[in-house]
Amino acid sequence: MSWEERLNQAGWRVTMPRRVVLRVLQQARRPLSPQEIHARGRRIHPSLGLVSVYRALEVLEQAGLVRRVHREARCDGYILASPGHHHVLICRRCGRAVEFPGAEDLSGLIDQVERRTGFRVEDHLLQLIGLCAPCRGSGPA
Amino acid sequence: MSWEERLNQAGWRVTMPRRVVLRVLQQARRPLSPQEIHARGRRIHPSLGLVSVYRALEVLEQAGLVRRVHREARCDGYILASPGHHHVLICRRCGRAVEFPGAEDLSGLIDQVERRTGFRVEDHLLQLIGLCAPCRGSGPA
DNA sequence: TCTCTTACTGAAAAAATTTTTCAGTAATAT
DNA sequence: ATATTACTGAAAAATTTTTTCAGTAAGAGA
Ligand SMILES: [Zn+2]
Ligand SMILES: [Zn+2]
Ligand SMILES: [Zn+2]
Ligand SMILES: [Zn+2]
Repeated sequence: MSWEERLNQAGWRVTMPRRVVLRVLQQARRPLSPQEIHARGRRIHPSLGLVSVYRALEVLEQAGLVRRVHREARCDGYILASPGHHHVLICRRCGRAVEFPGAEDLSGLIDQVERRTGFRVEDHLLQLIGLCAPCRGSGPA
Repeated sequence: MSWEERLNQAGWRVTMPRRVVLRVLQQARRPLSPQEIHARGRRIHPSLGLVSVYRALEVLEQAGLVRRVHREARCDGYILASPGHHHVLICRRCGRAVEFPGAEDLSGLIDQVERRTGFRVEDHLLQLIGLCAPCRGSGPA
């Protein structure tokens, strides 16, 4: 099922700002802020408004098509999301973000935490930070 | 070693805003935003400025005394940090945040990711979201 | 293909957050 | 005590995010 169909099925329309935001993120090599998406989006479609970028990101995130990236400094970065639950691995040098699956790998840890704290764990946020292969190769970090 | 000594040793001074911010977070039952910390801090020390809250949080976070909490909505929450690496478990109903250790539990997953992606993982961010025991008990979520 | 309905749009204004500037203050060392 | 300078609050500036609103266009149905 295409993303257009997924949006429609969820009751949302396929509109220009949503198309443009997705296309910008497809072409991006690192997480982009709403402002950055807006700037790049205008090169594709000059009438694109910043407000629509915010609104598009909100919808696309709910639809699971876009994923927010949390970082030490700013937490306003977005990347394209693969379907289903994924984690994110970010290069601290070039900013490249890679998704990886692995919800199951946390089940042992989650069981342990549930037993010790009495919480019932429902969701989680996991991000790994490091150096990608190219960045590891090129000179001292 | 007290937190005052830790600050001094790192070259920072022990000042009123830093004291107040820590005290507010000690008394808090959930992560607080800079604005909330400022409001509560003023009840302790009315001359406390908002700018100093921002600056205090920055220093205290660097010193490892305070921890930032990332959430779906806003990522501007802070809690008191236990010494060393911890993860955070947050109740989606009452907002209560609990720290828990467990860096080692991720080593298997991290090894796997490193092998598959070529990244060298240096750090990570892990937060669990769920329901605490009291909130699980009291009525339908 | 031509309506109709209304989700959606961009721009402007408003609100909220965060950073910068600066003259004065107070924490630490001597 | 005195000196040094990291640090302070307030105001201003910059930036980000939300709200409002009149108009537009996506998708459904004829
Ligand atoms: Zn890299
Ligand atoms: Zn965040
Ligand atoms: Zn709770
Ligand atoms: Zn950890």
